Amino acid sequence: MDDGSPPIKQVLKFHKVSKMDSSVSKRSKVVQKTVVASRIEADVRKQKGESPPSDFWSWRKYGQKPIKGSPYPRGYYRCSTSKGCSAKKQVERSKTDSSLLIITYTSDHNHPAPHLPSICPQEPSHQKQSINQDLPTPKSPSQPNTTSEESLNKKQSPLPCPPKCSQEISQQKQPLEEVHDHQHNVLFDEENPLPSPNSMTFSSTTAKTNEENDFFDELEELPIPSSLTSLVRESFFDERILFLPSPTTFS
DNA sequence: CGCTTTTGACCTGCGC
DNA sequence: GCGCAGGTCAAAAGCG
Repeated sequence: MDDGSPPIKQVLKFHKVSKMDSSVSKRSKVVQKTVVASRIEADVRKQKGESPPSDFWSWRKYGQKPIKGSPYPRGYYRCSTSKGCSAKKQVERSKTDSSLLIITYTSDHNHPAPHLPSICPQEPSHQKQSINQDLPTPKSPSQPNTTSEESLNKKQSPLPCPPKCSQEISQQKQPLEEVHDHQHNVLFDEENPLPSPNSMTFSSTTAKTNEENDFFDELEELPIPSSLTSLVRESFFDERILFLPSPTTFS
């Protein structure tokens, strides 16, 4: 309730609305969506079976549903950093690659990020820094270190900005698809029409490309909110594959 | 004590 | 119109 402390009633009402809205978007795809593919490590997977990405937001799980056609359930998360935040994300595993987490971000955060890797003074994007400065403090909830993917999800892992950070950033400035060769980072820029699935060279997962292609085809339909794009970009430097489908005009 | 997760039920939209 | 699938809610339980 920090944002004007909306009464519970309002909150509920809002939920109802958003519910309907989401229901509509469920198939109409009129809602902002950013799909991120994150590869998780086997160890982590073993612990829980699923690994929400470690972005700097705090997420609270509010639902889970088995998805037809997929052996893995889809988790529904809502931003808990700010109670008024309507940002949501869906976390599911690729049906073809269990090590690939598909995170779909819906809506945008209506509050500054809790924490950003301020270890990058060279950060070309002042916007990011400004966001960082606006942050009172990284919401460090009494979240114990669970070391599981859940901890990754909940903890606003400061995303230590390693030396390669600058490289990442510079790479991200590239207008076209950005393939990160370290580990398995692949960024697909919205401006990049995703030439062809084959061009999605997964440095360490090329063997699965075919399988993933099937999945990626679906991702291409999703529009990308530029706001999220920038956010996601700066948030996922580590072990992540960004899928920013072509910006189909969503109204 | 507060927050998060889990889980079943409910609601809505779409396809047939 | 019916059934299916996806998305959300809300109560209960667990954890630090």
